This record gives sequence, C-alpha cells and structure tokens, in this order.
Amino acid sequence: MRAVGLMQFAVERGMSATLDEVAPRHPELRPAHLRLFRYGPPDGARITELAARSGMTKQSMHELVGHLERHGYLHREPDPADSRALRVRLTDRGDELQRQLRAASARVHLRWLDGLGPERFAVLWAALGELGGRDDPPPDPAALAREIADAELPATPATPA
Amino acid sequence: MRAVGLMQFAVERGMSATLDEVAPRHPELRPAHLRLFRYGPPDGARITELAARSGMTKQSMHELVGHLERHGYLHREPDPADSRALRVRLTDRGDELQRQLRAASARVHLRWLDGLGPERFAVLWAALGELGGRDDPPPDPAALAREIADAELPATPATPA
DNA sequence: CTCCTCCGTCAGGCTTCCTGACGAATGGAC
DNA sequence: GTCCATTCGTCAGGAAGCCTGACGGAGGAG
Repeated sequence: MRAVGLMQFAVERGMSATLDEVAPRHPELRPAHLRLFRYGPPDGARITELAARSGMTKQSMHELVGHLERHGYLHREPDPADSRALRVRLTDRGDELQRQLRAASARVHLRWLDGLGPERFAVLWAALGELGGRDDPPPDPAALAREIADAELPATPATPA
Repeated sequence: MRAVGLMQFAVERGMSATLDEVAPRHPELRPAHLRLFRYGPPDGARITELAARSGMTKQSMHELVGHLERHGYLHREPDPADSRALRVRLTDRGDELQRQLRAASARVHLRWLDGLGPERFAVLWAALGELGGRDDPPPDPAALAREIADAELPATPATPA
C-alpha cells in the first residue's frame, strides 16, 4: 500500500459517513450532488458557473440540477441582467439540505480532529493542503459546533426568545 | 473547506498523476481497472475473489476483466482443482502494465515524501492509517526506488551480465 | 445589421456500477 | 449413489454519471 491508496481509504470513509448522515432525511440525494455544494452554496449561481467550478461540463451539471429541481431542492429563475441565463435558487428544502450537509461534514471533521488530537491534525491539514495544491485555513471548531447545532433547528434561523 | 474535502483534492491529484504516467503506454487502461491492482497482484485469482476484495459484484468485475482480456493484458484459464472456476493469468503485457503501475504509484509516493519531509510524512501516514482503519507499515523508500528502476527494463527480470 | 460568443438544452453515447436469472459444477446429507 | 443447496462464471437489462456534438435564443462589438 502506498500513500495514495491509503488516502483513498480515509476519503471513502469520510465520504460515506457524510452521506450516511444525510441519507435518512434526503434519500434522493445522490453522491454526485455533493459536488454542487463542495465549493460554497450554489444559491444564485448559473449552471455554467456551477459546472466550471466543479470541473465538469454544463450538460452534466444540467442533469444534476434537473434532478435536484425535480425533487424540490431548488428551482431555476431567470436572470434579470441576462435573459440567456438562469439562476439556481435553493428552496426551503434545499436550504435545509445544505445545512444538513454542512453539519454532517463538520461532524466528520470534528471526529477526525478529536481522534488525532490537535497537533497531529494540524500536521495532517497542512500536508493535505500542500499535496492538494490548496491553502485553506483550518476551520474553527467552535464555528463547526455552531453549524451542527443550527442544523438541528427545522427552519427559522432566528434564535427563540 | 473541511478535512474530507481537502483530502479529496490530494487524492485526485495523486490518482491522476498515477494514471497520467501509465496512460501513454497503456491508453486502454480505464480508471476503474486500478481497483484490480489495488490489493496485490491479480495473477492467479478468480473473478469472485477479485470482486470480493475490491468490494464490487462479480458481474462488474467480469466486465473489467473482460476488457483487460480483450486488450491482451490477461487471459482466463481453467482451475484444475475446481472446474467451475477460472483463474486470471497476466500475460507478458499485463505483467508489464503491473510493473508500470507500481512504479507510477511509487513515484507519487516518493514525491510526496520528498515534498513533506520524513517527519511530517510519517505523521501523515499514521493519521491516514487511523482514519482509514488500516494498519499498513510505510513502504521502504529504497524498495520503491528499486521498483521504479525495474519498470524501466522492458521484459526480462534477470540482471544483465 | 452582421457576426461571433455565450447561455441553457436536447440527443446520443460510453463507462461503471447494480440486480436478476441462468446452466454447470461442487460437495455435503442421507 | 442420489438429492440438493451452494458457488462458479456469465448473459441480460438498467440506473447513474459523465462525455461530445448540435441547436435556438440572446448579448455585444464593429
């Protein structure tokens, strides 16, 4: 076993853990749809933009968006500034899905952080950034915990009195 | 970006680097075929065994093996001990492909080791093993270098006089 | 107005998996 | 020795996830 193979096992575990947490509430979500949410919220973006940042063709993204639209997660609305373009809008259900996804990935992240300890996790994070050609700062654990708590609430983001 | 997402970028880089190194000489090799070689050499194994250790159905493995057979990388031969079963045998070309694959993954491994340095790489390796639920010892760099050198030779493993 | 570019979409195809069903061979129960 | 459940590889069909090519409609520069 070499480094790439070993890393694949870890990725597979993290991916399926994330999907498994969301699956009971959103069984229509297929693995490929995660790419829609991997680079920030898709709300307000055009199909072409989403395709470009996910590294796929607009035809393929068209199918993914169509599936999510058929299942009530989003709808397409015309762009007032460019009548060729359509903007993706998350419905309430889509927003709920997005929060669930973020919470699930935060849970996995915190589980890994807890399992490795802060020092080793910091080394892992920096190494992955270098190997993956990215320079993201590690997210704040407190912020992740807040996201997890927020996802428990069904709808309104306003704090109860 | 969370840990799983970050790790995916690194995996994608490592995977495509491995495939790109082999592609010029073996353009018929599709990404899915890597799973055949990920758990040791497939030589002598049965379809059902290969499917089980790759975590897929025997029907799916049947297609992958069929593709490699059509392109001359292997053939099926009857198992003398069980006339229901067939054993996969690598041809000379298949053996050459296998050595190329091992060399390519060794090159990526050494590149990562060199980029991170021994200490950080050791932490990365141990962390990935824990997160992936595996306990593989890190391969010896000298052995990897030897594999890379061996893959340069076209056929005979005998050392020239 | 003309032409080139970009938008989303339709059509068709390939790859990579799946489930279901089948004939042939195995091997244990009796 | 004869059943019979199990296992072997395989065929058939289909879903998912990507691709290329082509198109009509709209934008924008000249």
